[in-house]
Amino acid sequence: MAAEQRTPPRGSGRGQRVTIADIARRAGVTSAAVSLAVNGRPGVSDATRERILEIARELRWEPSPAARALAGAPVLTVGMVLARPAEILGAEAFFGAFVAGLQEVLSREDYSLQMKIVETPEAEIETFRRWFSQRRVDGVVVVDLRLDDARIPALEELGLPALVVGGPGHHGSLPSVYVDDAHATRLLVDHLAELGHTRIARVAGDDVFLHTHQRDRTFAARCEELGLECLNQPAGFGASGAEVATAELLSREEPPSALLFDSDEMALAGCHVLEQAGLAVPADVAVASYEDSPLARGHRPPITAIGRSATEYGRVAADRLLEVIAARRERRETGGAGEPETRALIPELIVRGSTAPQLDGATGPSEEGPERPATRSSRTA
Amino acid sequence: MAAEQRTPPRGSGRGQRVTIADIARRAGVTSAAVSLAVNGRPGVSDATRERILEIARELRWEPSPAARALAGAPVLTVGMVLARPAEILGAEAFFGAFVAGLQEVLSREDYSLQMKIVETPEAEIETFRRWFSQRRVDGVVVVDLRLDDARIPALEELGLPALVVGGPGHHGSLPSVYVDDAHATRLLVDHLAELGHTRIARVAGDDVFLHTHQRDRTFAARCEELGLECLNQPAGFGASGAEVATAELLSREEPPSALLFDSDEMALAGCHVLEQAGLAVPADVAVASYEDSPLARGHRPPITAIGRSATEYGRVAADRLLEVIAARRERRETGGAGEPETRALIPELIVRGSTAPQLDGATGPSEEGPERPATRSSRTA
DNA sequence: CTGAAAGCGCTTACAG
DNA sequence: CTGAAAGCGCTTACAG
Repeated sequence: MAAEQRTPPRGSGRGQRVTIADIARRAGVTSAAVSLAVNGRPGVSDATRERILEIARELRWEPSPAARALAGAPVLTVGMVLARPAEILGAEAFFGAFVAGLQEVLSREDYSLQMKIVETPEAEIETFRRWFSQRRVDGVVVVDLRLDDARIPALEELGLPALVVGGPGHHGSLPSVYVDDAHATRLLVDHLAELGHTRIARVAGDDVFLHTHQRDRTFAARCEELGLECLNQPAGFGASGAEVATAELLSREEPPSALLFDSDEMALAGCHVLEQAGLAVPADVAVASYEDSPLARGHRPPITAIGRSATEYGRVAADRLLEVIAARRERRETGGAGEPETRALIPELIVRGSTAPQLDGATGPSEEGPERPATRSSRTA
Repeated sequence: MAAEQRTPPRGSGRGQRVTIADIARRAGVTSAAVSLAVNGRPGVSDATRERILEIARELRWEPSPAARALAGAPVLTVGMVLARPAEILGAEAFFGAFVAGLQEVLSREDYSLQMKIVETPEAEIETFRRWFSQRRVDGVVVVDLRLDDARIPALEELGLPALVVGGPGHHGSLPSVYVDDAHATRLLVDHLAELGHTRIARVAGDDVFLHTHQRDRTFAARCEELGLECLNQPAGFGASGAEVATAELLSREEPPSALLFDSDEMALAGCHVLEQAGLAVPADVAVASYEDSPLARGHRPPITAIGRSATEYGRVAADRLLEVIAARRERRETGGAGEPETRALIPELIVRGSTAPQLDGATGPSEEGPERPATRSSRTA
């Protein structure tokens, strides 16, 4: 490959890298002056600064992240460790959307995201320790918050800037961003109660996670407040667990008339069980999900769900983490004490066909729209 | 936070970092000897090496990536730039699964993945240039390959190790990994032909992408070989385009009896149009998709699709890129010329209910299984 | 096989 | 406001 039209400027560094020394030489100043100028710090006159910046542009100088990091500057990288198999992450709509949102904000601020997949929560903590002592990241985002999560005290002790995704009340002194699951639970239960359901079951996900516990608790509390009969059915992880749990609920003497699923994947699995049992949604059983995604929207009937853009969630998390990192840097200079801050995202309910009001008789639905298409498709075969 | 049980070893570096100088002092050797020892290079006796490694472990030494990078060693990072909005990436099942696969392999080899979201393909090339001149990455993975993709010559000129996801025949001198779309097309067309369909339409995705073109071409060629009538309907991007295209196909004088969609998202959108038109799948129209995902599996009837684990795709891509990076390093020493290598992933067809053989009459399907449940659910309301 | 030294490209005190 | 210097933690020739 011969270099064609534009020959890149050659510097004095290894591999013809352009360095601040090259700029300094051209500008007739020291490299320290260049450093101050390009970093927007006081210490050089405006005229000198302008001249230096001009030359830097001309030479197409790019700072060396390695040199900066070695000299103590931020490494412009945040880390995220995931203690789940790649296969499962890949199957989850949440993961991709969340990462995309994180990336969007981080990229804009010239930060990059470093991810690592490990086997166990312990390995996750070990990774934090290594990243910290290697100075590989300026901060980390903690996901999949658990009850009594060992990562929280570990991070507090390390002093590595961190943002916890999840909460509230279980993130120690670390700042957190979370979706208000108690609120979401009330929205769902109230909606089903308004439709006249009095026996509601919740098919609950993996209870090592904090949000599952919070849903469990609020579900029971809200049902009691409204005088509803509530069944909390733990279903472990994923679709197969949801199938078993749904089947179990249906075999009860008095099966519930509404099912609440912890994820859209679980909701769909549950719907299939209902279908095979000859039960129609929503005519026989109403179905709703804590998670919205194309899966929930694409199902027939489309599934009522808690809307929460995972992409937006990722954006907010990134924003907050960058704030924390910036604050840390300030504090190092001013010596002020930081305080844990928390931000709650308010979920909203998206009502769809799977919880449509039960119209009796065969008169058909009164309002026919794209959000609530007929569940009975006429056959012209 | 007082440090409790185990006090971390303090070194001489800034912030009490343990450095190779500390190890050298303890071992009574120079730091150069330590460097050789910990990197497994010849130059120190076995006995000395053992002693050095022992002390390194004891002191819990961690190498500084910044220092290593600055001294010319690999930075252990690979990059990926995406020229698509976060919102769209998030909605795509492929993205998350692919990244998870990449991560799995990279994490294992102690590499990290750096991602960046940009607006345009030009900005993508600019990012490559910057990463290269900053020595921020050891290599990059190129996705969303286009026809006459400007990134290919740019990367060739830069000399940055790269792996192209997509192909074949359009990745210049760069190595590539791709799914054989021609093969996939033949699998789909042949399957539909065997079922007796003679008029097949393909609802095609965004044709800026190379794989769309390859499918277009093979689709036409295979249909001609089999004497089928084929309709190639460009649908632009995403669900709404697919809806319009499907509606258009149905309004033809002789509408097709089978529809082939470029993605599962499009297939579902198409199914909804069929449903609203009162057409049953597969009884009236058969449907198949080039992409498999929970969306395709969860639909009723489940959709026949090309199976290709995006996670596995990511793993293979990461493996290949690491090979390319390693080869580059070797070559720099030996001076041998590298040659572009290509790896094709063979797709397979997963037959599901959406293309079930058309049984005439109301006798119902003969084999009733979870993969092909009744489309008519009996109502017990 | 080992030791002493230079250098990677930057930042940050510390004198003038 | 500016200049000269030390230092970040490592690797890599280059002498012994």
